[in-house]
Amino acid sequence: MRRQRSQPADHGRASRETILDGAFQAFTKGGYRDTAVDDIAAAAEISKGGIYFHFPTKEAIFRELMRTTADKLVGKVESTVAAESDPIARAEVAIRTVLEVFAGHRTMARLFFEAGAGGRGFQAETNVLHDRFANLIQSYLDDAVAQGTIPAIDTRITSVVWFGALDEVVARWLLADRPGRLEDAYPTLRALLLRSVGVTEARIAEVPAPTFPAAFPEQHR
Amino acid sequence: MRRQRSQPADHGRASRETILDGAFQAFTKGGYRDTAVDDIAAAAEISKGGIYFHFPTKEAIFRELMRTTADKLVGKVESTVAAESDPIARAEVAIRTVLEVFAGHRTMARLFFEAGAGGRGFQAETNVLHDRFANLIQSYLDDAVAQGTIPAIDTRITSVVWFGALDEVVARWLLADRPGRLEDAYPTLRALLLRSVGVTEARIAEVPAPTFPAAFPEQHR
Amino acid sequence: MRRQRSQPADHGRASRETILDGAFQAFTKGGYRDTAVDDIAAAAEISKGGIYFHFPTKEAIFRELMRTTADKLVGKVESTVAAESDPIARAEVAIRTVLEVFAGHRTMARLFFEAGAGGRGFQAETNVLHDRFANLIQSYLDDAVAQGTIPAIDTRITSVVWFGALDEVVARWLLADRPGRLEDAYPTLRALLLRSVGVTEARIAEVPAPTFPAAFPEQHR
Amino acid sequence: MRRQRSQPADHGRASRETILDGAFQAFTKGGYRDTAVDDIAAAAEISKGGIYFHFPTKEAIFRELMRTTADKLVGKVESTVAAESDPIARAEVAIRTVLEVFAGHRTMARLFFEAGAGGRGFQAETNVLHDRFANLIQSYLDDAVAQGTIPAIDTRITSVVWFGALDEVVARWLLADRPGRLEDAYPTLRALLLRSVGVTEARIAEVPAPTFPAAFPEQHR
DNA sequence: AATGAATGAGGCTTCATTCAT
DNA sequence: GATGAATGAAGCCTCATTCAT
Repeated sequence: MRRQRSQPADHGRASRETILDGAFQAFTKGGYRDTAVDDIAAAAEISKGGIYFHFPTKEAIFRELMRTTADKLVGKVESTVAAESDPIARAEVAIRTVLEVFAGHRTMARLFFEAGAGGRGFQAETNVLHDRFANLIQSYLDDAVAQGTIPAIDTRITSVVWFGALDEVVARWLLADRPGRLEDAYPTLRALLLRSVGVTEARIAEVPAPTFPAAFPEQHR
Repeated sequence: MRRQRSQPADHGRASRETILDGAFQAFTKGGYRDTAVDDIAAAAEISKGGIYFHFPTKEAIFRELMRTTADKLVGKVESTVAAESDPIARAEVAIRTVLEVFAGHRTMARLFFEAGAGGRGFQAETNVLHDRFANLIQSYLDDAVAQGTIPAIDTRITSVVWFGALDEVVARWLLADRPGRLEDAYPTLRALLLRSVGVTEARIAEVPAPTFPAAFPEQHR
Repeated sequence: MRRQRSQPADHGRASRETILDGAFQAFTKGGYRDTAVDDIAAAAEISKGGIYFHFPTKEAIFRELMRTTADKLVGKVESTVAAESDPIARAEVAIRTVLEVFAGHRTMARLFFEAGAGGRGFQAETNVLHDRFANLIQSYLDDAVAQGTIPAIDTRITSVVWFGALDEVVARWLLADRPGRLEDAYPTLRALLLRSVGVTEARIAEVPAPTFPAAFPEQHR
Repeated sequence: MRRQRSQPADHGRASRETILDGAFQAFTKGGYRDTAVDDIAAAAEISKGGIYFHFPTKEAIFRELMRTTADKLVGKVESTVAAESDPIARAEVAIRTVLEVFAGHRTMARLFFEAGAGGRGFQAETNVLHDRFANLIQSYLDDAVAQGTIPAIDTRITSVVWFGALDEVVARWLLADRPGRLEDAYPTLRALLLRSVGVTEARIAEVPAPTFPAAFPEQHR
């Protein structure tokens, strides 16, 4: 239904995606600087020249990857969150969703949290990425404050703190020798974060339905 | 007083230090991969050949830098903390010290939080670094739990969360267009973290003597 | 009137011309090596593949361009010259025509005098080009010698000298920051060249009707 | 006497010269764009990397070559000319010297007259080069006018014309299938040019001592 | 100890040409 | 006839490392 048009038009789209997939795999191990365009070409099973037909620069590939990946994740969080009405519940769900997604997509997480830090030119990009998540969190916290669910606090700093906490937990998990299940960290993390903004212990005790999906495919897209 | 006799022996030491200082400055802007040995040589005002007399490899310089820098920072935190006896107070002081030190040494912070993440081979190193701080925090939290000051929690995850929070706050500050004073974030950060582990609001309200030092030298060493 | 029937046949011709026009524009700025087939395609508003349907090679396009452009210019000179009967007058008119045409077609001149010199394989082509003009000049000079208008001289070398003089004057004008009117150089140039072959000062003083056309279209073809 | 300093200092100088020599040979056949840095490296018997220790860019090599080559030629002309006092004689000697030098150094001539025309970025450089010679010629002509040896003429245009004539004669000679002796063209060329500025036939008839050196080494430097 | 020159592998990018559609 | 995607051979440049002095 979405791909009705002629084949040629999709050809291009297909190649772009193929390249992005290959780039994703390649960047995922090794970061930006340590990944050669040759690696991407090999992973995408296309010639090096073919890549440059679709992208002007190695950097452009990376940036696009960052952007679309972020889009997907933010989209996922937002759609999941839409099911909840209570602001705190929303924040909880957002945290859980990020954890879920990352638990399934180790590689995506690696790209997110490591690749961006390397090169000089990506700090801005990384910043935007982090901002998007922090902003999401902040909006939920603001709602919570507005509803009186939690006391008035500096939601800007708080959102940064929450995101940093999430980030580090995921990063540690990624670097662990034999990583356990990331979801196991959720209850503790949830309690810590909720408590940090003054959610009552009673509320914290109400653990919502722990519906973690069973498995996640390891692929991109 | 320490460098009186033994010129020859100290010569070597002096050069090593000179190189490390230069390397610090160089790595600080640009990260590992984007910093050439030539950059280090220029910053250290030594020839490239000279560098290779003292270090076998660019990587070796970086690793040593990570290690010694971490030593200095951990040492500073530990000595500051030694003045406090209450575990929570210790944790507070540790947080504040890290913030203080980083507030003065933007560049050191950048090296810490960004440079390390780039290359494939440094994840372990970065990990160790993060670990040392997290362990420090964990030990204070464990003491607090043992003393009954805070409820029993998973101090491992908590220390990771705290460190992540700190990390992100500093990182954001580093990337801000016109960064304000990092110390201004301290009260909010402190309250969030203490609250997250169940410290009573009464205790949180007792803000300790806000003795931030006036200025920090921008140099390494 | 010339393109009435035979659409299919002319189609091909039209495309070839379109491509040549684009190639002309493209080669004109940048020379041979610095002009990519993509540039030609863009200028001709045709696809790269389309170009390769009509020409086997980038080089073939260039050669054809050189040839046809030279044809046009030589044709113009010859037809203008046909109006004069006196050999010296013919030479004068030839000089003036070249100057005129080049004054209007800066770009054509650039292609002529610069693009050709670049690649190894085009020296012969350039040579032919220069030869045609030099031969033209030589034929007029030979006539003048035969008629006794000027003393017997080495007309081969002289034609080369004249052509070189013309070439350089145009080249300088092309490269000038704010070029004046090329026609302004004509009287001096004329006097120098005529004098060089021994035309009498009296004859030189008879300046012919200075009928420079007002404007030149900037297009090719 | 000029190279007294230590060996190391000369090492650098020696390499630079070696590279320039190699570059000269390489550029000489093929022009700028068609000469690869690898070709230069091969000709100079040095590694490609070695070249980049001494020059930042292929372009920089070319520009330096143009400049130093021009320096040498201008210097030669000026020192030869110094022996003459009569302005016309000076101009004659200048022309002859250029012809002499080029006759011996075909390759130098090729570099001069062909290589420069190719790339987009060298027009300015070529211009400067031509300017230097034209200026030289102009200064002699100006002196001649001042002394009343020749009538008042536009010496600017005249110098351009002279240079263009020289240029083209040399260029033709370079492109000829079986080039004769360039010096053979001198008498005709001389007569044409002198006549063009109104030098009397009597003066032209006084051919100065035709002391062409016997042979020229084919090497650069 | 230290220097500066040299090396060579490898990286990013360009581009003439081919080809399936 | 024409298109756009793909190829692969170069090309320019970087840079960690080595080495003679």
